[in-house]
Amino acid sequence: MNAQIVHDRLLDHYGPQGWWPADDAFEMMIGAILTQNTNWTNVERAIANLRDAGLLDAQAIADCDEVRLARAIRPSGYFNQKGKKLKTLAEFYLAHGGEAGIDRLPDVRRALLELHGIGPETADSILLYALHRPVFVIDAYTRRIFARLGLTPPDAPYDTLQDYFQSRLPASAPLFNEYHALIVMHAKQHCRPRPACSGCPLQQSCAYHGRAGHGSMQSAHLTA
DNA sequence: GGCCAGGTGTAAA
DNA sequence: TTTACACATGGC
Repeated sequence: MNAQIVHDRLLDHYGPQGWWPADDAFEMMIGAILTQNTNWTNVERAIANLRDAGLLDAQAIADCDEVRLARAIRPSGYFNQKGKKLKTLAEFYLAHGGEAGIDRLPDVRRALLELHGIGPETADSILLYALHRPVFVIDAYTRRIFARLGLTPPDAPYDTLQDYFQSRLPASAPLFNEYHALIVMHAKQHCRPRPACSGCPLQQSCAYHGRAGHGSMQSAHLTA
């Protein structure tokens, strides 16, 4: 099992995911912040509220009262924190004249990481899904799945995991786009922290269930 | 009622 | 440098 084979099996099983679910680059960036440690269905509610309030716009967010902004994004959780983060992002977006201006920065990743509320996953999500850069996004699902497959250490730092993928795959934005989306799709169905695996025929050899070996159940899921 | 969800910033050890 | 904790809603 290797990184390319896992991708191929996921794609074969789930089909193309066509991410990111957003109408434009700015909405994509908004979603990247709102989805931090939060269920995507809650993010969809928050984005719908923003749209209804005319706040799906950088200038509107920059001008918006913090209380009103927080109220709009309430369903996505952490609404006070995320409200501040959205304002920071909107001001950054405006200062550079939109995504085209951001795309021209000499080091976009560093610039994004300097913003309050944007860490490595959010920065890389923006690079990949808004700016179409060949950057591999690491999230909790990626870490969990590949640790259970025995391919990466469970406590590996973000950059180490990112190197694992980027050194083994061609530097292709469309490939990384699909791969990350497929990882999320697969994880939601089969790789929860405590998956309900009653009836799983591979329990005895499943790494998750605490017995010997790596990846038997996970491999089965990938091939199922 | 507890766990979980496509993290990040801050402060203490 | 590592670890703990705050941030918060909604589904199951």
